[in-house]
Amino acid sequence: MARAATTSDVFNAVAEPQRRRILTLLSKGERSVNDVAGSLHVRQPQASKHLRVLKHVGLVKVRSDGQQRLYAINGKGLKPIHEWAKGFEQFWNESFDRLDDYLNELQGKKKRPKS
Amino acid sequence: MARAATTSDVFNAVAEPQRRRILTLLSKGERSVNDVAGSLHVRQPQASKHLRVLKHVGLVKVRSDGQQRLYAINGKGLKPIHEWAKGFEQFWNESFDRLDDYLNELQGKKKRPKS
DNA sequence: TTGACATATTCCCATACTGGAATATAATAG
DNA sequence: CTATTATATTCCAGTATGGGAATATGTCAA
Repeated sequence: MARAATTSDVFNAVAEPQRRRILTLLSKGERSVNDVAGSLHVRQPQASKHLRVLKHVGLVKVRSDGQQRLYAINGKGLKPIHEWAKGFEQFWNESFDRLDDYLNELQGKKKRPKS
Repeated sequence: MARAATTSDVFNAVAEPQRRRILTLLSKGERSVNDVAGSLHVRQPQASKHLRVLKHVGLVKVRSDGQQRLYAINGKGLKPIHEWAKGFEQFWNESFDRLDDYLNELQGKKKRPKS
């Protein structure tokens, strides 16, 4: 087999740097496709394609305004990623290192009593 | 050009489902390669390969114990992703919807005064 | 050293990705 | 309708990928 499809997965959608740049741009407000392409210095078709992926996974929404299509961020779609990463928060917020605990024990600090 | 390389980017590293499963497993404690392979029902070489990528981007650490190699999570590596997603927090924590503001305005609530 | 076990690496293949270029579709103005 | 502008889609090429299989490397015991 090969690489898993990107199109329907939020994690893969944001794995692509250009798409993260687009999200960052859109977080400042809605933009037309040409605005996006211009601001990020990519061709219009590429902008269109990336926006399509982002739309597909629910990270952006669109509305039509004349012949323009205004894309806006739908940050809610990023919540799953945030939540997922948060599940590992303990690994950077607290010391779960056994050696560290042991040293504290030795010093009689006992910051985190056994029970 | 083609797809961006996965090996040196944390976002791409966690874009792969199997690797997320590995991280989740490791969050319960260190595991040998065979443990990982067994628990997740993947072949040993695949486990080894995924662990290599995770190691490369700093999401896991290894220590040798006899002929085993015990991998442990290094959740700190996920902090960048968490922080990045957090930058979009406003989009799910607050209402930035103009219609919503307008309705509040109509009701005289004025939760978020203009200045 | 030899054997057994644990892990890492290499080679191959089928797949799917991204960007470029060209083109198709959509919407508006005249 | 025609021209123009905005956006979307299609086709292509080069590349990286993940899994399978085979193999190499590493570690320990006897």
